[in-house]
Amino acid sequence: MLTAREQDTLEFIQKYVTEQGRSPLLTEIALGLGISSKGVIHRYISTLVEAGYLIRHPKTRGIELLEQSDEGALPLLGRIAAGKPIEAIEDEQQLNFSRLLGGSNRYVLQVKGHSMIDEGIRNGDYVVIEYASTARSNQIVVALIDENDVTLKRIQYPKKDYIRLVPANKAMQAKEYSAERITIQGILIGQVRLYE
Amino acid sequence: MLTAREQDTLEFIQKYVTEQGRSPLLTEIALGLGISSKGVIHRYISTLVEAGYLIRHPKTRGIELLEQSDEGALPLLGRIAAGKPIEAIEDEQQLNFSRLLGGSNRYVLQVKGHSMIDEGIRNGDYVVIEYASTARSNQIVVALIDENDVTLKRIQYPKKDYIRLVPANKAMQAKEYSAERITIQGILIGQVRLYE
DNA sequence: CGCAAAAGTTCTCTTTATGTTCTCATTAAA
DNA sequence: TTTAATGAGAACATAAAGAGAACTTTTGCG
Repeated sequence: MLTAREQDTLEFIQKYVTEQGRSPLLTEIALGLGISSKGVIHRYISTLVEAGYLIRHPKTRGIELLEQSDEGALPLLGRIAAGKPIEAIEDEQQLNFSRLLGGSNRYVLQVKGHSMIDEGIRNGDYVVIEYASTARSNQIVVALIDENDVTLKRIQYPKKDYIRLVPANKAMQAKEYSAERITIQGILIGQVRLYE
Repeated sequence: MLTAREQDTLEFIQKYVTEQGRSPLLTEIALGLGISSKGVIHRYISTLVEAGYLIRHPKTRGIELLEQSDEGALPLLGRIAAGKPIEAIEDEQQLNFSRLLGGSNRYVLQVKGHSMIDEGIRNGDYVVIEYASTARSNQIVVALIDENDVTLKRIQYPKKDYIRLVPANKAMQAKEYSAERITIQGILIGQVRLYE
């Protein structure tokens, strides 16, 4: 979020560019805001660059205004590899995770424990689940066992009327149940982890 | 459950943000509720943060509203455990991943390769990166090596002017570089995987 | 080109506004 | 009587805003 003066600076630049067709000098911005120090303006512009409103080119009048992208959408810049350069993506795409993960028949659970660790699902992660009462073999499902315990596991159908629930953790065992003991409550759609 | 004045505080903030487009000062809230002490408002806000209605940033006007039923938001139903029932969550929260992961100074990369596999980051996953040029030890960063290769690794500072980049894969080795060979391009904020 | 002026960058320092952390007092309800 | 909710306000910490000097890079001109 911008401070009052950062906002003022951005608005001044936008107005100036619209009217003059080129970006203002630091001292012009300073004059426009009633500030005597161009160092102060430089600091505000640095913040605006950090926040993605501007790009700075190392030239006189080198400020470039950036279009503000869709609310919540993020630019997909490329693919990152171990030890290889980012592969540029042709048309810059926008990813909106709410659109990708959202939906009226979906909900979120937070994962507790380490039973899906080999699937890259860790303690504290969020998983997006779509309501469903059936699942194909090898899908990851939220399963209710004996109307009592709820668990996130990969599902398999080893033989008629039996269900096997497979954890993704080498230290844990798959278990089999007669089909009537298991109720499928949803299918795994996505997984999200927040760092920090 | 919120007390009367906590409710008043939340409603004041919601109204203010809708009308002004930014969050109020503590003293503005106090004035609006007819309270003379900003310390009191601070206490109410702490409660609202605890209850999941707000996030506080350590800044002036640093209150951020967490919308309760936004477009794209998903209900957070509970925590799922291996073999345990879902723990009910007190006040049902809504999670909006765009809000959590979005931000104008962020971008998305798609991961290629298996160098972060032990971190639960897999081939094909999306990672959300925040632009940054410095990082604390043990943060996961996008690093540019010799102006040439880009990689996602955990960063460490083993000794002055040296940087160690640690992959999260037991089959791979950490490498050390003199600090001037490495440019940090961003810090890992989140990770998203889509199934199917 | 080579130079000087103009513009941009990097600092440190200062002041004020705002947020945070306390302790204490009052009131109403259990 | 005890406890929770509410409020006042002091003391302190941090953020925001600005001034200005010193330095580097661009730019324009002979």
